[in-house]
Amino acid sequence: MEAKLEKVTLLDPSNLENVKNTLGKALNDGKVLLIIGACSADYIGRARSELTIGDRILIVKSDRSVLLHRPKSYKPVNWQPPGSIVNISIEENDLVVKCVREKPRETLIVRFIEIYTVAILDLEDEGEFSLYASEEDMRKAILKNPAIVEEGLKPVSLERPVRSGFIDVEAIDKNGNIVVIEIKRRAADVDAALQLARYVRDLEKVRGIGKVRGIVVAPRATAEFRRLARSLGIEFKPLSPKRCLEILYGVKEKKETTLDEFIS
Amino acid sequence: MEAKLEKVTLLDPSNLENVKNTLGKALNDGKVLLIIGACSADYIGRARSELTIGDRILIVKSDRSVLLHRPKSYKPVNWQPPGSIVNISIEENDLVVKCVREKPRETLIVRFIEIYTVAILDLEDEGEFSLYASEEDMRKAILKNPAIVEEGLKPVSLERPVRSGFIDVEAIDKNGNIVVIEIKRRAADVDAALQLARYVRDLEKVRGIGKVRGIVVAPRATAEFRRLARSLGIEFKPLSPKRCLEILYGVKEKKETTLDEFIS
DNA sequence: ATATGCATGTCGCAC
DNA sequence: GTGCGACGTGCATAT
Repeated sequence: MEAKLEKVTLLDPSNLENVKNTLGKALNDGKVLLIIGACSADYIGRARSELTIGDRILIVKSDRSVLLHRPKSYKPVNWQPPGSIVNISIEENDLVVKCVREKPRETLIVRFIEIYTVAILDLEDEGEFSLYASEEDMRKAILKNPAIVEEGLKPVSLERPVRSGFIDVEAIDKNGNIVVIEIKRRAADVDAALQLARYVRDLEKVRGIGKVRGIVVAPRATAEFRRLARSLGIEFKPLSPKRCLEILYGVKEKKETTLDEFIS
Repeated sequence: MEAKLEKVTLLDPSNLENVKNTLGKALNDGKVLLIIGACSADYIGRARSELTIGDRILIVKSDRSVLLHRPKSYKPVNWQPPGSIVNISIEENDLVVKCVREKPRETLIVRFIEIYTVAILDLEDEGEFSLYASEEDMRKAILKNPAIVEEGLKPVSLERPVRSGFIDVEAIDKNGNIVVIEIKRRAADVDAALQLARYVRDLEKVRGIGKVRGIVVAPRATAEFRRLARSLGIEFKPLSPKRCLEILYGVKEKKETTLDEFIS
């Protein structure tokens, strides 16, 4: 039998019965399965797909998410999200991996007619993942320094960290008007204009007679956005996610920038 | 040196210099690279991310798409879409994989402090992938049999296979009204209502005075959609992608259904 | 090249 | 559980 305590345990692909049994056990132990070989795949669920035979990589993760990868493209050709029920069997001398998800009911069947490599991975990953420059970071930056949107802007309930309803930021401008801000980390498009126009209308209904201003804050705007925004009375204020990071955490690359300037 | 003509070539992780050189060569030869080990990762581009050390799977595909997978979750924790420039180097006894994408400029750096397994995969995949029950299939089914939406409905320019502008299907109802149909393969939601309302308004402007009907065709509708649709004058017609497949290709499971009925 | 909308989108969060 | 919106969304397609 294979050595334990190893991060990677390679199995003998020719002993199919052993492969099936060992993979099944490893799956229950929360290991990650890796199969490289020639397979076909069929999926039935929200849609339906067929994939004829070719060389692929199958990964079954410890949370029972399943990925079938072709040698090209970023996205898996077939997959199953976490939590699916995975069953491994032998049918007509092929290794068959059947992955079933409930709600919605979806089935993915991968049939290996040939296996090149099969491995059990015992991966430990307690690493921390941090992502910066999200829309939430932009919101925080605006709350910290509302003047980047407009001089004299005062956010309502600044102390409340969560968004009010579906509105990213609600504020009062220097003339006392209510302002609704919709933040986009990418170019403002038609959808952003429609979304904000709806919020503005909802808020006008709730607040009564007063006019409510709508501002989309985004790094840039598409031409169609500008057209639609004009007709809907929506305003636009350019602001990039990176600028927001500078506001939140200070200008990190100050030193390097200075160095660059010195060199050039 | 390792055997050629093999689908999977395992390298000796302890010989880092050889790993670096062999991976670099394999990359140029259009092979797929697989590295399993402990690594950290940093990304800078549209956003910024940091990932501290843990066990992961790195796949560099032949189209230079890059996937860094943790032992859990469907999505890669870090990645690069196809076409990025991949560079492999040794820094302070670590294997460093640097992936740069232009437009937008984005950089992903994965640093392996320990390698458990490193392999070069020579995968051949000419398999065909077919997907059914897309929104396009639903459109075809409606054009083939408009009565599933409404009795007496006549699609405009049925012979034209592509959608007209942003409107999925344009038709005339039995009373001569213009009908705009928006198809969704999932539940109709707020966005669908707003989108269609905009199309209807645009079309009314172009066509002149006449009232234009808007119908969302989808397997189901959210409560909020129904509310908004009512206030926007948008209609809803339930239709599932699967029903559309039956209309397009005939009722495939007829025989089994009959069998089920016979048994029960 | 840019913009627009689909996707077996997935994912997380609020209700 | 459902609904809603973000995502480093990716991706094809039309302009």
